[in-house]
Amino acid sequence: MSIRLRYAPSPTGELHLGSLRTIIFNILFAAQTPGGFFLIRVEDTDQARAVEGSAKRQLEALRWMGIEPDEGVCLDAAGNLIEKGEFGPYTQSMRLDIYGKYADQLLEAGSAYRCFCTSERLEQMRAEQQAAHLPPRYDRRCRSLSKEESEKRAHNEPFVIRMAIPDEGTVGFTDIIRGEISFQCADLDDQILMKTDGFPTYHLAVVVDDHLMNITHILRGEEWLPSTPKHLLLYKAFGWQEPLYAHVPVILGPDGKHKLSKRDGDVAVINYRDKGYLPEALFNALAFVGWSPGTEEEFLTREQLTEKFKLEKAQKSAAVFSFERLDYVNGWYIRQLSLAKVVEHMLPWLVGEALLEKGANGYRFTSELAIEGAVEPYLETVARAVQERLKHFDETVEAAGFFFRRPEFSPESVQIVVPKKGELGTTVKILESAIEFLKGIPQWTVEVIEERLHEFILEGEYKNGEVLWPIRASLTGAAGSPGAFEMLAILGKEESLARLHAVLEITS
RNA sequence: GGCGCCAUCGUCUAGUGGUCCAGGACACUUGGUUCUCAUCCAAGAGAUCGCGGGUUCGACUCCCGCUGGCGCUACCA
Repeated sequence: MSIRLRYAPSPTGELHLGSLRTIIFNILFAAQTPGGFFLIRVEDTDQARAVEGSAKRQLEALRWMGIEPDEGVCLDAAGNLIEKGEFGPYTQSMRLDIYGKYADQLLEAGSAYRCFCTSERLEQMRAEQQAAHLPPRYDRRCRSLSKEESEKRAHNEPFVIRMAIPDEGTVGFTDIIRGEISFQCADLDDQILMKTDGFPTYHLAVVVDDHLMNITHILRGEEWLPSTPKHLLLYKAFGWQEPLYAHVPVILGPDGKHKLSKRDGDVAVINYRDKGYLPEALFNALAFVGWSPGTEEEFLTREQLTEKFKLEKAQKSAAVFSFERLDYVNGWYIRQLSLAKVVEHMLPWLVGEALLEKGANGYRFTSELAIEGAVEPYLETVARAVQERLKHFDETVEAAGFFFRRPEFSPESVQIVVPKKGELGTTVKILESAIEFLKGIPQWTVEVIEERLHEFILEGEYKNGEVLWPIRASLTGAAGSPGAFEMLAILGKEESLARLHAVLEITS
């Protein structure tokens, strides 16, 4: 039988980085077996916390990551939420009758019982237990109700259905990542299975659905470890074959003290798309949190990852997520991109900042620039110049804005054209003669410009920085940018000279 | 408090009894390339393998205890 894995999001928010990591482990593992399936089931049994559109947005984030479930709740080509597969519905709120049926079966077999205790009593009981330093657990008052009384009260009193946990015994299992784990039944609470509103709790629904959907491996977050014995007991009560479990460690925030959360930075996957990260970079960075191929390879394709992934080699301990390493990895992936791709990624930022606009015949500049030729080839040239400087694409305007808009100088900000050890007066003089010299350069290519400017520097007995820094800074208005020769060549003779003149004007 | 899980450089990790006075990567420092930033290259600093006991000729690796951290402890998932 082929292996079947699932991710079961509750539609209460955006897809979290930690969940994505769990999903990545799931799909890498599923893809290792021919015919391995990965499905998505929406666990919307908590009506109060449900957030409209959440499931769809989580699927959209996954689609951006290049992850499409084989079955279950997914997106069609047009981006609409649909379900596919023969074990549906894959949305728990549409399976209420199923849970009711199985809860009754448990009731019948004595593995569960009705509980009529009010939440007020429960709360009070917990408060007393805590005050007495006892573990807060249901006191099983309703467990001893006779069948007749239970039936009778069920007609006119609200009730929940609780699991009847055995008084003694041990529940153990072998976790693929952690090995042998066991719990004492005596430590387990009589978990609520069905709520008063007729909805199941996670514990009932997850077991019923995983069984009905033929799930073979449950690969989920470590926070589920303590409820696994309850699930195992349910499988036993139903007489079902239990699945294999693997609990992956949580991802911690930078202080290593708590689960990665909003106050640590962006935790919603979709934020990374919006900040100009590459999905392959996020995928890689996350695959390496809590797992390593055991070699010194750093960047693996999804195919290589699938081939090399070993669930047993996953780390047992929680890991701090490194935003710094993500940036490093993303920068590396940006450097591997073709120029056309770099342009494609930069475009939205350029247009968003109104440096470019889309016209009938392609893109055009929004400000007056003396740049000849079509914009498209110019964009590729720009991409080549800034590609290695970008860590993520939301830096586009900062790194490349000056290719689309002349720098604006005030009498104060123009100081940037003065090199570290220089002064404004001499810098202006050098710029003046450099401009005259540049005017005489016959062929405006990087090679020729570089060759001739070196001659100029030699003749004037200047240092490179005395000439090149002022030129570069005049052209860009920025402390960091591509080199002077490159900037001159890309901007062209006319635009370059215009920018240099502008600096002279403001300094005179 | 109870139960469970975990424990190698600041961080992510390699390491499954000797080849480890612990290897790689990020971050950091320095140098090279260089007009700047970035890239790239080179070097460096950084871990008495949480602590204490065992087992063994020999332990980062196995066992026990301790400590610490995290997770769970809802009619949430």
